[in-house]
Amino acid sequence: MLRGPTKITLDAKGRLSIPTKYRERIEARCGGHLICTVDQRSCLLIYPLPDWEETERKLMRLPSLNETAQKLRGLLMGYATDLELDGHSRVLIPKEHREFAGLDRQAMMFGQGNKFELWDEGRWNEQLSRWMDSGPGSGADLTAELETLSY
Amino acid sequence: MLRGPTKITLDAKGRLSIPTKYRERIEARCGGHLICTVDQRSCLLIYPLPDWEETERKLMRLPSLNETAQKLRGLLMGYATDLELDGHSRVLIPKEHREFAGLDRQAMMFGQGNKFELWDEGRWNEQLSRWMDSGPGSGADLTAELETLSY
DNA sequence: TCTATAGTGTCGCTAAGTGGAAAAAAGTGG
DNA sequence: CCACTTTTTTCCACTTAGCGACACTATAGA
Repeated sequence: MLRGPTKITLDAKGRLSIPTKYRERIEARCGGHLICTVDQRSCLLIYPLPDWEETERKLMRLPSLNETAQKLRGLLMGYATDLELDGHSRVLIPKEHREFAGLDRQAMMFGQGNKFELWDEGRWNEQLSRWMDSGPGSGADLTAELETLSY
Repeated sequence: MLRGPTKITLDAKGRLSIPTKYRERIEARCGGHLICTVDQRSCLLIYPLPDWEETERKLMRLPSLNETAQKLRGLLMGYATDLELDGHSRVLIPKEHREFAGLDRQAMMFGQGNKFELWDEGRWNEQLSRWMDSGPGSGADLTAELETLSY
């Protein structure tokens, strides 16, 4: 299980050094072979290869003519790129992906179960302040599940 | 059942020593394996692993496209991080979490049933005075459960 | 071919994290 | 009220991870 946020810095060439706490797990899961792709929220997703293959299969099974399915396939599969860890457990985030996600130097990386999310720090903070400003729940969209949710 | 408030101090490195009264219970429940995450009120939540897994399941079941549900998942699951008690029953609160919650040295820790809440002392006092200044509750947001609550 | 630009490998400094233990504070019982 | 015990907090030494710097390599376009 990949979990937890990390504030992280890309080097001048756009390389990202994988936080130590994840290295062993990644090595075991995919021998350093990762897949990087994009998400509609303007962040990047980084999967260990086997987890990406699983995701890819799911996307392929979605109905061909459905518009949302087309969007998801277009983004996720369209941008999927192989990454290899170098000798110091770094990966070069391709230029296209950095531009897509507005990634410059400062970034936030989140372990999300079977993958990572990678955000430009500025964009993440915007997202965060939108969430924090909007009280405990606008109420407008409250469903029955939310009314009774305890956590 | 985790109960009670504790005024507590983080050390210079951001470590928090778990109050003795909770240690045995934590050891029994999760062998010292805790999960720390954030809450929209700018405090941290600390769960024994099994209790976190339960919470995570609830969050996953919420409707995917609901905005409040997205916010909750983004915060709670995005920031969820594994913590391990060290030999002296201390945990290092990760830097990202300390920044999020504005935690410096003085903090308040509350047992809240299946988890702890951890507040920066200053922020807690603000929260407290807001609650004490406002009346008993306008009632505008009362749900059915609240309508009938007696205590 | 030459040059500019992007990518790669390596090294060392700095800041952050870890473990251990002493000092201080709080609590307990006589 | 004092002495003793337990808990909490501070302090220090050591280790490690993260980041910047820099030189070198490959590639593409002029």
